[in-house]
Amino acid sequence: METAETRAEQLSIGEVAERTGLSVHALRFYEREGLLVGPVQRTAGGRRRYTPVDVDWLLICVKLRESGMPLADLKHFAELVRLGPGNEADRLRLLDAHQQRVEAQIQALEECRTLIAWKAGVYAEHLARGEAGGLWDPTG
Amino acid sequence: METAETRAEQLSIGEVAERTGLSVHALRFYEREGLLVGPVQRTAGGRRRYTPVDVDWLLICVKLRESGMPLADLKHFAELVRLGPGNEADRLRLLDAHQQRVEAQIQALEECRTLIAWKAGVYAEHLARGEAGGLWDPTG
DNA sequence: CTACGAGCTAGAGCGAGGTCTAGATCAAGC
DNA sequence: GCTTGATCTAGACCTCGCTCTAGCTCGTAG
Repeated sequence: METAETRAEQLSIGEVAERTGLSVHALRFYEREGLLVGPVQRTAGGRRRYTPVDVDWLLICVKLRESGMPLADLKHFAELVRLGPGNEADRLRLLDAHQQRVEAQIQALEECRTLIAWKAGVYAEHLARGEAGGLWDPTG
Repeated sequence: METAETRAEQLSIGEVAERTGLSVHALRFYEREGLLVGPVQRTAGGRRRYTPVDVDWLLICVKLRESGMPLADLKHFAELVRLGPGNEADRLRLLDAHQQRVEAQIQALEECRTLIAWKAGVYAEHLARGEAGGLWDPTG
């Protein structure tokens, strides 16, 4: 069997799906939406052939999505990269803005964690005391 | 003007919206969906009157939502509380499960932050060097 | 040659989580 | 009484981010 690697490291959509965790549907969707930096190459028969660079970009996309970047921003970022050198300041602004949102999100999650830990503690203590507390306060 | 406080601390839907950050639409939606512990009291004229306990519950809901708990889980939690004492172990399980998701999420976000910081650093350095680097790598 | 799985396109569909509208009612101030 | 603004209900509608379908083509193994 001829592996992907023997063809100069170009991957099929299915292989890319495996490596990125995105579905093949999602990969086609991302491409349609203009989230990729360049158009994906095709075989003579019309099948997509992804380069390692495409895959790296997709892996970055996945990380940015995981951290809550909307597709619209990702698209904007892709457009900037597509335009080539000269707009690095814009790209940096975009990333900085996102980084701040990520940090705010981490903060918020840590607060939630505290609240949850506290509530879980209330229940755990209640259970340890043998359910006799009559804990009937919706907020308790 | 008769304030909310003069009426035994009961609040109108608008006041609750202000205090919780939820819209009045969302408040009615949450109620319809069974996310509240009890039915909200009404005035003679049919307007909702929220007690401080209702508000506290909603504030918890907001925190849990912020940390990514789906409405379905929130509903489940509300049902458990509605059933009264005796199922504290179930409530604890639900909270523990969520806490683990929150911690995984914090982990993931911190990884994203690292990636973003690294990429932002690449751009910043590039800019500092005066844009002469020819930084034309989609992943750079 | 045939079969069969992977890929193709265009476009419909879906689940989550609200948001908004229409048309009526309530309540406070003048 | 009249006006004005907040609320009421039921239900339609919306955005986001995919996901799935139909009907066809490609390409590799047997």
